[in-house]
Amino acid sequence: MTAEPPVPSATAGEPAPRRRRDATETRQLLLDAARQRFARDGYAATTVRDIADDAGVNVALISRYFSSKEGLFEACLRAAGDELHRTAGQTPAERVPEAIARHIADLGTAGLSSQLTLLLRSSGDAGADEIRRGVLSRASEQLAAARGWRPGEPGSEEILLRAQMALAAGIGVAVLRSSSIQLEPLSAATEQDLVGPLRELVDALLPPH
Amino acid sequence: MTAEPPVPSATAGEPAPRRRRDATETRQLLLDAARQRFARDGYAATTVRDIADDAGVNVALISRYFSSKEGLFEACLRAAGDELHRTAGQTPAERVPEAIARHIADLGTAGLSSQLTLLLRSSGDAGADEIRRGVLSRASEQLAAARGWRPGEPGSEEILLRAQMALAAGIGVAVLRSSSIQLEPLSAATEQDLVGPLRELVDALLPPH
DNA sequence: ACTAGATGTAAACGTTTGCTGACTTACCAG
DNA sequence: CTGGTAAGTCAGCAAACGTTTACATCTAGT
Repeated sequence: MTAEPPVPSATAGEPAPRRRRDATETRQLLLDAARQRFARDGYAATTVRDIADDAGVNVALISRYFSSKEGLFEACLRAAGDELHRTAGQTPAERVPEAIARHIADLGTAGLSSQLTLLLRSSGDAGADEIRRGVLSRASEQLAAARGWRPGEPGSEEILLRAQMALAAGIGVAVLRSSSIQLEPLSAATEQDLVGPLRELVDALLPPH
Repeated sequence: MTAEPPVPSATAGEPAPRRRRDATETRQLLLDAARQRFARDGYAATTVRDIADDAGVNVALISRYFSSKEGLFEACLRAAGDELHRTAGQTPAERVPEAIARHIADLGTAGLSSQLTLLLRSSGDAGADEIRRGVLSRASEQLAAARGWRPGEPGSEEILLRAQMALAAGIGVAVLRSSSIQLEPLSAATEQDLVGPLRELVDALLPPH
C-alpha cells in the first residue's frame, strides 16, 4: 500500500518535511478537534474517544501530550484566549463593533464565534476556571482600553463594567446563534444584519470618546 | 425516633397536611434540586445521584416521576420557561430594563438569574432543544411586543432580531456573573450598578416607541 | 546498518454512570 | 382492624468513562 517511498529529498525546502510521525502535528490535530467538540458539546459531554476519533489519532496520546482530559481542555482555553487577544489587538478603536459583528457572524465550527462559546464551557476544574477568568478579563480590558479606559482613573471602574457587559452581549449572541440553540431570526442573521444593532449597542454602552 | 404520632388532627386548617409520603412534594423537591444543579454544573456533569441527594430523596424516584434524567431536564426547562413567562407578562413596557436588571442582579441559586443560565444548558436531546427554543422565542417575542413589535408588520423582523440581541445580552451578563466564572467587576456589581448601563443598552436596541 | 529514544497502538483496568426489578413501608378507604 | 395500593428503598446490572500498561513501529544520529 505504501507506494510512496520515505523520500526525504534533502534538496527541497523546509515547508513540507511531512514526517509520518510528528508529535507537534498530532498535538495540533488533537487541539483542533478538542476545541470544536468542547465548544459544541461542552466539557462533560465530550469524551476523549470522540476527540481522538475526530483527530484520527489514538486515545492514549491525549494523556501523553496533555496529561489528562482537563489538561487538554486548559490548552484549548489558552489557545482560544491567544486567538482572541491577537485579533483584538489589531482592531482600531472605532472599528470595534464591526469586528465583533464579523467574528460573531461566522458560524463555522472553527471560527472565533465558536471560541467565544468555548469560553463559557466549564470543566469544574479550578485551574481551567482561572484561565477562563484571565482570558475574559484581558479581553474586556482590551475592549475598554479601545474606548478610552485607563486603569486607576476616576470612574474607570464603570467603563470596565460596561465593556464587560458589551462582551457579555457578544458572547450571548454567539451562544444563541450556535448550533445547539439556533434561535431565529437571530441565527439566520448575516453580518450586515448584525453590524447595525451591534454598533448601536456598543456605542450606547461605551460612547466613542 | 418518631416521637411525633401520625396525628392527622382533623380540626386544623389545610395548609399543613404534612404527609410523610407526598408524591407532589417529592416531585417538587427533585425539580428544585435539579434546576440548581443543571444551572450550575450543566446537564452532563450532573448525576442523578447528586440530584437525589440534594433533594433528600431516593434515586429511583427520578425514573418514577420523570421517566429519565432527560425527562427531568425537560421538566426543568419547562418550569424555568413558565417562570420567565410569568414575570415577563407582568412587566410594563417602560420598566423592561429595570426588570431585567433586577432579575439579573440576584445571584441566588434559585433566582431568575439562575434560570437564565439554565436555558443555555444543553442535554443533546432533541426534545429538550425544542423546548428551549420555544421558551427563548416566546421570551424574545414578549420583549419585542413590549417595545411595539407587531408580527407581520413591515420591518418587524428587525425589531424581533434586536429583542433577541437584548435577551442575549441579559443572558450573557447572567452567565458571566455566575458562580463558575465570576468575572469582576461585573460579578460584584449591584442592581443599581447594572440598571443604568442596561437601560442604555435596551433603549439603544429597542427605542421606546 | 544499527541502535536508542521518540511516537503510536491495542487492550484492559477500575470507577462511575443511568436505569431497573424485586422488595418494604406508609397511607387510607371499608 | 385490614387489605390494597401508592410511595419509597435497596442492590445490582450493563454500558461508558478516563486512564494506564505493555508492546510495536518509526525516526534520526552515528
